[in-house]
Amino acid sequence: MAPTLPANRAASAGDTGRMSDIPARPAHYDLDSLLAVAVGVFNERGYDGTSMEDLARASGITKSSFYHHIEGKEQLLRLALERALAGLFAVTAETGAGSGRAIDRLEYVLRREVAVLADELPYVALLLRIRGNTGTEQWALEQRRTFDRFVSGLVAEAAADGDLRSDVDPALVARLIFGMINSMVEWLRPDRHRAGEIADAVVRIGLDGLRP
Amino acid sequence: MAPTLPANRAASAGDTGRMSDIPARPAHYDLDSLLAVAVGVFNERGYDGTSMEDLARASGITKSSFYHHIEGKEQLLRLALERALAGLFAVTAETGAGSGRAIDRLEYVLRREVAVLADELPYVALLLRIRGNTGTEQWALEQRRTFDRFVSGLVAEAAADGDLRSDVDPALVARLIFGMINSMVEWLRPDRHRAGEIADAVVRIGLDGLRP
DNA sequence: GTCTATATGTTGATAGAC
DNA sequence: GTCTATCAACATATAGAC
Repeated sequence: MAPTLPANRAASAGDTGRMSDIPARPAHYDLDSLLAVAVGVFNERGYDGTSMEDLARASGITKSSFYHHIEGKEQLLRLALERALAGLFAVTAETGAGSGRAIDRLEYVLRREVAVLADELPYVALLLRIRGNTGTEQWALEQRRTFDRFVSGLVAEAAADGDLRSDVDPALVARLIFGMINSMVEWLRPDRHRAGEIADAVVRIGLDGLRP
Repeated sequence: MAPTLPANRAASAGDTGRMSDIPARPAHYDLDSLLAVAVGVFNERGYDGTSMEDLARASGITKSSFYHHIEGKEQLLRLALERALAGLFAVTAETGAGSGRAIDRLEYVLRREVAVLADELPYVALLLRIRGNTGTEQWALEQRRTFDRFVSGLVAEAAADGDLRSDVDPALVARLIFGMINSMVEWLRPDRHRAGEIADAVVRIGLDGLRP
């Protein structure tokens, strides 16, 4: 599912024999592989701080060749944000609206969101950093707010059930706990951390300490 | 994109005495007031997404006039980041190195950091969003890492004292709890939320749930 | 599909009149 | 201290050869 990341150099004239450490330049490029490269650079330098020249260089081809495969810079952003949002909304779809106690559905959502964040890390990281400068970004921010309302409602429901301590505002709890989860994008390295372990820690910090 | 219109141009040449009319535009500009405006726009659009034209328009003067007061765009970023970091490091200085139990010093740092974040909100928000594109940003990121090591050490110390449950990695706890605090910059409105109340919630979520 | 060359707009920053 | 006018560099994106 996840396209592999080429990440090699242009090597205009003499690409000498370092082919063993550095993955060889792919035989051909498609939108998905270039998207993966672009999202990586977007996360390093920020979307606005990334030029098409940066993306071309990171892909190992020229700007012109890069444009052969894509419509423009904003298309890359849109595809990345759509992918991140698809992951988040898959969680809300799984959870449904009213089966089981809210506190249990909340724990499920917490764990699943940690998993989505780990699985789609660069895409979600990008989503969490946009500021609304373009129409695409404004649309994505509105989608994020919809997701935030969903989880916030879940926390409120669990509080109404008496399954969360009553001396903290549920809306505040929702913001802090999901802020805690979202902050993972700043340091998570999927090759060095296990999502399940982090989800356990999140539940222990966020829920075990809040249960009455 | 954004509608442009200064709308409050003062009389230029013959204006000798009357400076009481228009409140929107200050009688004079200095670096601090322009910095406040700039940081506000930086946080709306991102540093790289903000042009000097944006800053001039938000200040009600032209780009040229704006440049009369500042050295350049990066100076504004540097001043803002210095102010944010001064706030953070004031907390580490207050806390000292070894008076009292680590868990108590940790709680103190949590509460003080929430307060600093609320007091210097736009400056800290900017600090938490930089990506390291310029020398100034790289310096600030290194300072942030120093601060992170300080709080991470405090958590590890409290864990070693047996004052935190032992089934969660202290380094992970530090990242999650301070990620929770840092996420405040995404939604905090100092006129609508009270920092003390938020600090209470952070301690309840983060510590009361972790104490053995 | 890739390249070189270029069109066209925006950027940070400056010159110089008033 | 403010303005208009402008620069050189860099931005996104395209043309057209191979």
